[in-house]
Amino acid sequence: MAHCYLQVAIDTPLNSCFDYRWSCEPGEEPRVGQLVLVPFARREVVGLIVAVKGDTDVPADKLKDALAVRGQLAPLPERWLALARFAADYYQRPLGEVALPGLPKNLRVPKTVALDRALKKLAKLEEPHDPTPSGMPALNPAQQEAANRIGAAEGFTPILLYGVTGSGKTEVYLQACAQVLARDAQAQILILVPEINLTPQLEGNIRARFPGVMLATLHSSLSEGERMLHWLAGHQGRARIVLGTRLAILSSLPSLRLIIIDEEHDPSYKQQEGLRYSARDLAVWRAHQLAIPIVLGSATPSLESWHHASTKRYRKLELRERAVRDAVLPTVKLIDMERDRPKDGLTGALIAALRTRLDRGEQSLLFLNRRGYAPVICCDACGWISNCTRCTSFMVLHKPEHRLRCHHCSLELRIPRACPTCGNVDLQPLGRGTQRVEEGLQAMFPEARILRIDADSTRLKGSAQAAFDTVHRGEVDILVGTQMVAKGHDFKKLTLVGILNPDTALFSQDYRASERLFAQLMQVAGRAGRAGAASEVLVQTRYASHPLYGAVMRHDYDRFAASLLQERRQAGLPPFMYQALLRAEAPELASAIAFLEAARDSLPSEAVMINDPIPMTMTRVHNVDRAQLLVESASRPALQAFLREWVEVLRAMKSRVRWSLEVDPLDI
DNA sequence: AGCACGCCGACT
DNA sequence: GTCGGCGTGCTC
Repeated sequence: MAHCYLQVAIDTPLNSCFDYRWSCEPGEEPRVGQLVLVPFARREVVGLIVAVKGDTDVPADKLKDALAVRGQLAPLPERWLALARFAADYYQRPLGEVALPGLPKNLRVPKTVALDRALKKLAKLEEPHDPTPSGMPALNPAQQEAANRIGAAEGFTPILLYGVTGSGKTEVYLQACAQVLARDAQAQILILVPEINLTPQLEGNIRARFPGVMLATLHSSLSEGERMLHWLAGHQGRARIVLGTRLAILSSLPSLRLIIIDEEHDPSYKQQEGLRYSARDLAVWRAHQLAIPIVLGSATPSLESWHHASTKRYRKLELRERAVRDAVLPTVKLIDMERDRPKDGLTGALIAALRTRLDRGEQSLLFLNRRGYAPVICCDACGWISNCTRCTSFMVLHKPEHRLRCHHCSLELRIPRACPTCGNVDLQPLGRGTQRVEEGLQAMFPEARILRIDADSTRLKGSAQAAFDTVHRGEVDILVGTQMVAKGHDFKKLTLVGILNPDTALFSQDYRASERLFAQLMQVAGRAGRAGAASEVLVQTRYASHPLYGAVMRHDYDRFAASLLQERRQAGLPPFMYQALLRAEAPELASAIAFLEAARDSLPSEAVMINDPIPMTMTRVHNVDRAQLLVESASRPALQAFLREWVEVLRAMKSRVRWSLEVDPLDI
């Protein structure tokens, strides 16, 4: 029997592929894109065949035989492999670390039972294939125009769909989908949403609209079985609409014809660990590669996308009015906390507004981006505060559980009965989180039905959905929540939004903080008045004259974005500058800094600017000190070329310090 | 990253 | 006597 050599990408930090011998008749060689089980060190792993060749440079004594080719699975398409190659190259990671983790886990285990079972199940599944939409509502002229432009777009067409909250972007997506599905019997559409707690609503809408079309969802809370099934349905081209979170951008979709990114500005499109990719950016690349349209939808686009739209790289479509007849944008008022002193965190004006809503039987939402009871407790006698012993952060008071909890390393302690340093028994909570606001409200409005929705109250699976259902059924008068409640939800009876303390972000070191705050405020303000009732948003602030709040009051994204972009241009920041961040972590800060200094001096460059290392704002997390080094360039290719070389040099340094590189970082 | 080998400290 | 701490070496 003859043999050939398979070049295999494996999920390992080692920056190369591995060759294996495979015996087969000529003409029956495995194909590029197939998965293969191989021995690797002292274990067996599934890798991806990236080349099939007649010889190899690897010495015979090192070479091993591949164990099994996953012949039952169609090879991953050439185009998909190119996407993985691009991402690996762009984010400076080995191909295997990009290509393999996105696959369902059960595809990457030695046994094939799960795969075979899923294939069998899919083969038996009766496939619906009637793209006719049902119950298509009439659109307003702006929506119809947008849907038609998207539906008719040909070739690579990046479209920024800029529509105020409640302007009916979803309807535009659905009608554009209908057009694409009707035109092309194979067409697949990928819809990305920021977070999973948004999907049930949208998923329901899509299923109701396209009863004859197979929809697959892809997100992190699927079971392994479901994930395999849904992924395969996409890979086989049978799922015509795939709805997912950022990880879905790396799914195999052989007949992809349209990509939609909802809330494209949302930071959760950026993966924050491992391969730190931007699903939005990869989606644009993928659309370009496939020469298909891509829709980036948002009420507050990222400055990157907005900039592209103003320079005509992206086409801009606007929805300036709310879709529901007579629904107008809520009135935004600022409450000056210097004049109207808050009681239990609530100003008189806000309390009065809540009272009015209660009397009228309408719903209110209080937004506070801080969970727990109080962010810190302290001792009045000696000044002790509840620092985390492992992190540069405070232990947050969680009253229902009687615990102090660090939100960074999840260290938990019982609340000390007395001050650990001086024995004073009178420890005070300082500041307030959602739990404390809830408590204050309950005391103030004993008859009101108050519900808190945050990461703590929705820890159990399914409880977030249950909580939102309670709100939708009208069984809640006042909803208190973190950013979890800000996104997507369409609360029909909600006519008041109170924003409790947004000021901290105004003076953040992070230049993106104001962009994010603005988006968040617009987003949460947009929860009000969706069904037509006049509604208001009250912002409690100590800086009522800050221009950001002025822009929020006027619902004026355009001018706010223009002024931020001008600042960015002058300061030499993205999107006018391209950045990468080298991070290092070590038990002692000094060794992290020393590594970064060595890295800084290791590769002189004309085209990129290498800054000095600095400790991260949150220096210590879980007993590890972290520091970082920013490199920037006005030229993306120059930065890319530099990084490619730099990563080689850094690897060769063989330092014991753990380091990682992030391209296009969001948080600096 | 896994995973095993290897060489020193406190436990049934 | 051994269980187990994590250093370090290797992966076609």
